[in-house]
Amino acid sequence: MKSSRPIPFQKKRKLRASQLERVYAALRKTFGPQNWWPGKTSFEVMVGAILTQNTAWINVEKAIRNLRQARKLSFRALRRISRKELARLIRPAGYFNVKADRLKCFADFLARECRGDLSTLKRQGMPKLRQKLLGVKGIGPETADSILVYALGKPSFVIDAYTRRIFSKHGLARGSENYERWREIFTRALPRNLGLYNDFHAQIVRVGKEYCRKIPCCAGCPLSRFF
DNA sequence: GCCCAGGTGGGTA
DNA sequence: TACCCACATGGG
Repeated sequence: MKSSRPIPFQKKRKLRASQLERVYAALRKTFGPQNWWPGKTSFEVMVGAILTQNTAWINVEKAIRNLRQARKLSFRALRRISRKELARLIRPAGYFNVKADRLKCFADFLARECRGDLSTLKRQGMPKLRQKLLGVKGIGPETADSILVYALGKPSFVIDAYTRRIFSKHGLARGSENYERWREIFTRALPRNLGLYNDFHAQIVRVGKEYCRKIPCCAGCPLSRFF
């Protein structure tokens, strides 16, 4: 007969950077490949990366739909459209004045850098290309890394709110680290591989949406066995 | 009605 | 450097 002794208190284990590949494997096994980014073309991915700043993806989809219906989802159209009209079309994504300005700045950058020819941009190397993107007004580190991985095919790990929330909660970092420090933790622990960077971030968003919106979470979470 | 969502830039101490 | 705040819509 089993003893009815109370279960002893277990100190929460800290996740180590060296476990990150196993964390990824567990997520991948649970959810399958995520096939990111949700976008038809590289250009659409880049527009989406700017529109999704601090915004639910469902609202971004509405804005992108508006752009597509108005035939403004191209480099040339983005160069020609007025800020006012652009803001009207992307209104559902929120911060529409700010984002209209950011999209125009980005279009200016593409014109300067490659005349809108993304294949030219894709030939540029890292980390110089990342530095150039960070120099564009309205493109911070997360947006730059999203563009690099999902639109330009460059291995640059993306850190977002889900990554910080999930991994600081489980002790990989304190949570107060800046973006570059977070990125360094993942980059050092993982092999430099575009496919891995692409899908790992997508998996983090997936598990974050399904299990980590509320704190405490983890009931049924595929990551719970690591902690 | 309130909170949050795949951030960023500018101002201030 | 480290905080604080504005920017805004739409869903739960």
